[in-house]
Amino acid sequence: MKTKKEDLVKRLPSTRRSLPIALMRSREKVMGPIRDMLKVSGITEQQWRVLRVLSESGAQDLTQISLKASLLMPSLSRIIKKLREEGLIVSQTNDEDRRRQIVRIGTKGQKIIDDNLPQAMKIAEELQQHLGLERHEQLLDLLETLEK
Amino acid sequence: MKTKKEDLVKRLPSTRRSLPIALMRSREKVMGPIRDMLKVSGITEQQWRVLRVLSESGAQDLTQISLKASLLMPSLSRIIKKLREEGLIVSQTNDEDRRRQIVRIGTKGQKIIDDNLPQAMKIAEELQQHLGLERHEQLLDLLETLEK
DNA sequence: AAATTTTACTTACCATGTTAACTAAAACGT
DNA sequence: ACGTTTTAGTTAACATGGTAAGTAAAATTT
Repeated sequence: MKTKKEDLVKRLPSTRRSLPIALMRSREKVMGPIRDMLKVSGITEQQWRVLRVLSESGAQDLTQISLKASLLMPSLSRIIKKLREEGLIVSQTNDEDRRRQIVRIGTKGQKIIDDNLPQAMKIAEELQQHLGLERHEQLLDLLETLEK
Repeated sequence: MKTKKEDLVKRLPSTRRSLPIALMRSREKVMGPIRDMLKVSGITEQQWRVLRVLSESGAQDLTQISLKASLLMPSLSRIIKKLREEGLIVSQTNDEDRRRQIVRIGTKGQKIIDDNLPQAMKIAEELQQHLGLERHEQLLDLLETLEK
């Protein structure tokens, strides 16, 4: 069997076996149903993440939110402004440290969480079942390894 | 052992075990070095993907590029315009079908590929080694499963 | 062949991603 | 205390993500 020249040339993995691209495609696939759900409430995926963090972990400052919701400060800053304008959250400056802005979820914001949580859980469960519990865990572990 | 009320409440997975968020974080981690590399050439990650597709698969229309580079048509349309303005690609309308625009990489664009390919391969290899070959393959397989 | 539908983009609009520069307040160093 | 550095957040500028509407050419229908 002859060895073709191409077989000796080092090359980047094809897009189908490229990890960065695979991660991107998977994420789009996974986010589709969630975006469809949120469209009804008129909020974006990122706004949903912020509301979830506030609902689960209570009032906190922007730095904490940005860590938990994986949003860069400039994006978060805009999102918080928008959510405040829409009356979904309330914020006040901290007295001990007047640089800090403490944000908490409002009634209207909590309603969006309550309205969508059941369906969000259903979507998460279906995703898990699609992969199978074992592979789902395995995938999360591998992704976690990647973080370090 | 008492069962706390919280243990009975169904809840979404914490962000650390949420697949959508994990995918997003992993992707950011993985793309960091690549973006650093491209910053020197003054092109974005998406522009790099377009140039790579053109370099590897030759002249083709926007629809084909959008599939291979995983870019939505509106984004791609803008990117192509920019790359053309910068002289990195050349395009011409197809004579058989005048809706189609056939794009090919230019000398200047190819030079960017040539200049960065070695380092891109090195980054890809390091990523692979970081996970270990076996887990790397496993991860790609799991992500592929997710696509369907 | 004329009307309709589909295809291949393009444009518009709004939100976020990303880097850099900027502001104000707090913490530090001497 | 005073100047310097760090921290928390904001603003700006440019590019992309994503949905919707628009345009022109090709394919289909009738």
